[in-house]
This record gives sequence, structure tokens and C-alpha cells, in this order.
Amino acid sequence: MPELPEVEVVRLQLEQHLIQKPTQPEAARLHSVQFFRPDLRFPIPQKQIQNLVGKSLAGLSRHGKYLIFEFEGKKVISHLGMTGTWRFVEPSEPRKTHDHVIFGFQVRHKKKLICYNDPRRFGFLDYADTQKESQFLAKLGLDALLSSQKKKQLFLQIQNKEAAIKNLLLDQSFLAGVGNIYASEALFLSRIHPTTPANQVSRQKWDRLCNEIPKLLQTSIELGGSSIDDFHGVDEKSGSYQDRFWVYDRENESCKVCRKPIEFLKMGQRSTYYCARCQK
DNA sequence: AACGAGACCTGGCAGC
DNA sequence: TGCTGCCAGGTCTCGT
Repeated sequence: MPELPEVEVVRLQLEQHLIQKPTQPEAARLHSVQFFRPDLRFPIPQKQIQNLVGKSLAGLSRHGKYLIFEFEGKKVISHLGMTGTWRFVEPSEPRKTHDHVIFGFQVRHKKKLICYNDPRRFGFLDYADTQKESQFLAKLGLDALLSSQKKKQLFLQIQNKEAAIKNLLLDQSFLAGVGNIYASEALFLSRIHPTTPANQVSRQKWDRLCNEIPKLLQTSIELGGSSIDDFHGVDEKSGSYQDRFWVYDRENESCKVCRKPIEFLKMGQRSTYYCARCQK
């Protein structure tokens, strides 16, 4: 579910409520943590996270699809997997199925609780400090939302890659943040056929792709992300980018540019959608 | 080294 | 109604 735009929407919403700014002169402090199971996809580093109680939340950042809570030099890293969500909850509120973790923050005199829910438990939490960087963050490539200039320099690297361009876009160690939906969408907008070997993408098309990716992601962020089935922001509102999909999940519907039916293909066991006339 | 397949989970839906 | 099988936004691990 959550690709870069969905994670960024969550980050912006949490930031609005929890991070110090002129209208909120005091930083939120971690007040309590509750774990309802010892593991998600991986064991939760419960002890290290528990030790952060009392520390102030200095910032919330994001790299690719990873959300990073920054506590005085220490970090809690959250990945939402396919079905993970963070939402604000009330202390009295009954727990829902698959609520796994609750962080309580003290923001001036108020308490704010955020709850991590994840039916499939493909998501996970990690901990990092100055002694030990997160193994997950260490592997990531450039953030896909960054200026296109830096990404254009990756053109040299793709000269060695025979993998299909769509599979390369999904490789988080190459470019961090693009997932299965936005890979199909970005290739459509750049007129590149998804099976094209990366080293056969022209300089011109590559530059175009580098320009389209951040534009596409930014547009989606502004619309609150894409909500399929269960994604929602921390306020439980759904995003609406799914209403604008050019090709994703539109097999046999007509291309919005040339009217030819959108085609479907499995690539690396992932659904892939494209227009055979527009994408060469 | 690079790539692909399988694994990890649950829930929703189509088809019978 | 209820069972079965298939599908899903991700990514780690293992085999070739």
C-alpha cells in the first residue's frame, strides 16, 4: 500500500500535531509506549524504544518509504509494509484488531496517542542511534522526491543494468520511494515501456522519467496519497490520487491519451499496467 | 554480481 | 451460505 506519497502524507500530518513550531512552542515528549505483540515483520526493539520515554521528539523525517521519528539523536524507524497505518487515538478508545503499538506524547498539557495498525504485519519498527545506524536506512538509494538533477546523474549507473526499467524503479537501493503503483504511472508519463532493459533507455527518456517522478509523487502528496482498500492518513481520511491513475489497475479500460485499451503484465510477480501505443 | 522465485501474513472478493 | 483459491501498495532471503 504505502509508497512514498502515502508515507509523506502521514509524516506531514504527524508533524503538524507533534513537532515544535511558532504556534506550538513546546516539543512533544514521548510519554508512554505500549506494545501489544513482540514482533511485526521482525522483532520490535522494545527495550531501546522504551528507553526513549521522557525524550523530546525533535523531528520527523522520511527517506523513501521509511518514516523516521527523531528523539535527541536517537531514531525510531517505521516502515508501513503493505497495510500499515498510524492514526491518532483517544486513551479511552477500545483497541481495534491489529492495533500493535501505541506511542503516547505529552504536548504541553495534552496527551496525544498514535497507534500503529497493520493487518498483514509486513511493516516493522527499527531503532538507531549514533552507535548503530539502521541497517534498513543504510541500504537506501536517493530519495525519489529529491530534485531531478541528482537522479539524472544515475544515468551512468543504468548503463550497467540489464534489468527491466520497471523492476529497477522498484529497487529501493537504487531509488528509494517508488513502489508498484507509481512505477507504472511514472513509466506511462515518460512514454517508456516497462519491460525496456534499463541500459536501453535513452538519455532523453531517462531525463524525462527523472522529471516526471517527483512531479507525480508531489501531486499525489497534495491529494493525500492513493487510497486502495485501507490506506488513510492519521486523521483516517482517505487520499484521492487513485482517481487519477493513468494506467494502474485500469486493465482493458481505454488509455486517457490515445484510447487504446490498457494492458496488463506480470513482472517479477508484480502487476504492471501500460499502454502499448503510448509506451515504446 | 545480478536476477528471479519464494516466503512472510491477513483480508477481501470471485466463483462454484 | 460457505468453501476454495487467488489477489493485494513491500522487501528480505535464498538459489541459480
